Amino acid sequence: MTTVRRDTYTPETLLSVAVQVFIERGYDGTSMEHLSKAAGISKSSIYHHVAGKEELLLRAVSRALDGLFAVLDEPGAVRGRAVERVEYVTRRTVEVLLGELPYVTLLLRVRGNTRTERWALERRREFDHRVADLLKAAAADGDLRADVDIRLATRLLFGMVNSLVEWYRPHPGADHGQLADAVVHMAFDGLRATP
Amino acid sequence: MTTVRRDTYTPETLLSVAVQVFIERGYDGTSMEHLSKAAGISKSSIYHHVAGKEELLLRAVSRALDGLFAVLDEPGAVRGRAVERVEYVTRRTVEVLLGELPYVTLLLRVRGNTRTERWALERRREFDHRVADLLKAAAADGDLRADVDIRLATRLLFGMVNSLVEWYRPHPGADHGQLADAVVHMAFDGLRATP
DNA sequence: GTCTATATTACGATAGAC
DNA sequence: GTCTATCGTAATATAGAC
Repeated sequence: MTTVRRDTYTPETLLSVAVQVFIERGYDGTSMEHLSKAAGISKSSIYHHVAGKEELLLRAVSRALDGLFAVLDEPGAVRGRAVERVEYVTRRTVEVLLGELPYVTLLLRVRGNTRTERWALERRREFDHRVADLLKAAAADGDLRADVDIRLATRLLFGMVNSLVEWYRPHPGADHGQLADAVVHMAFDGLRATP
Repeated sequence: MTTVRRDTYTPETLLSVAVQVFIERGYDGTSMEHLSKAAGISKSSIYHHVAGKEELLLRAVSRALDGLFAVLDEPGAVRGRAVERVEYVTRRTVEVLLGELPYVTLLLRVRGNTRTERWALERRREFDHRVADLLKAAAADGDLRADVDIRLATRLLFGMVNSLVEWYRPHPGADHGQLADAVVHMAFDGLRATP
């Protein structure tokens, strides 16, 4: 079987510590000194596990992107009526965002100063385009309001979804599915009472 | 009248340059060297106009907050049916956000590393609470869907509004009111076609 | 108001012992 | 795998000339 749990860091366990600090202080606002304090080991020990700060960022945003892109290949995203696929992708995106909260949070805050950051931005744009295509198909089916601009709708929809990282804090027994439903309901049916 | 336009920097004109760089590189990712290159003057000349990097940030977020809070005191925000006041505040918030785009962008990216940043976060929370109170009143009037959680709705609504800073780029002759209408329409009536 | 030059501190990363 | 010590660089900020 596997060896017993070791009391030392791996790149993965170190990553979970680093990501927390990155989120609290911002990536650029975090020094290796900050990371070493948070991990309880020296700066040079960190370099034993990873090549540097940027590798930690790369691992974090990759994990987030993998989770998001995987949604687009799920059966609910590739079969059925377009509007239902959009709703499915929206709901699942919320669930991935909440399930991988720290990693997606970091992804959404990337600005583009390094090669890693620019790569992450590029992949995010790719994801957005694929969702925009889904919305376009739903509009062509006549299932979205005729007066909405699809590019704008996509941006507002994912602006709303992504804003979850700004305030959501996980708590035991939290029902991500319920929150995802609320988001989808607001996006597709709006806030207004319909008497 | 006033004196002729001087070919030198004031704190205000320097601010407009600095804010652009802050947005592109992030506040922590921007050095005084970056600012001096962008402004076309030396680092030490910048210190002649402002006390340092943080004063520039303070001026920027103050300007954004002043604009946003002013909306809450406009007649449309204090008179009439609550749901209409919420729609008014939403629409006007979008307009202020677009009109003061770089300053609001910076405000929304503040993380809390310095005293200035923590103050900005606190004032943002205050703004959010005042809007949440408006939504609460609209719900009490029965003008919002009965099944929505007000705190959640406020967060999603302003998550959607605030996400505009992530992609909107001003262009000549742009109609902010039209974009504001689209945002309000999506938030209150949703994306779905109603046959 | 702007400059060059520099003080001082903090940062990312490495060397080498244990 | 972790440490202390340190290198080289880049950061904020100041001094003082023009």
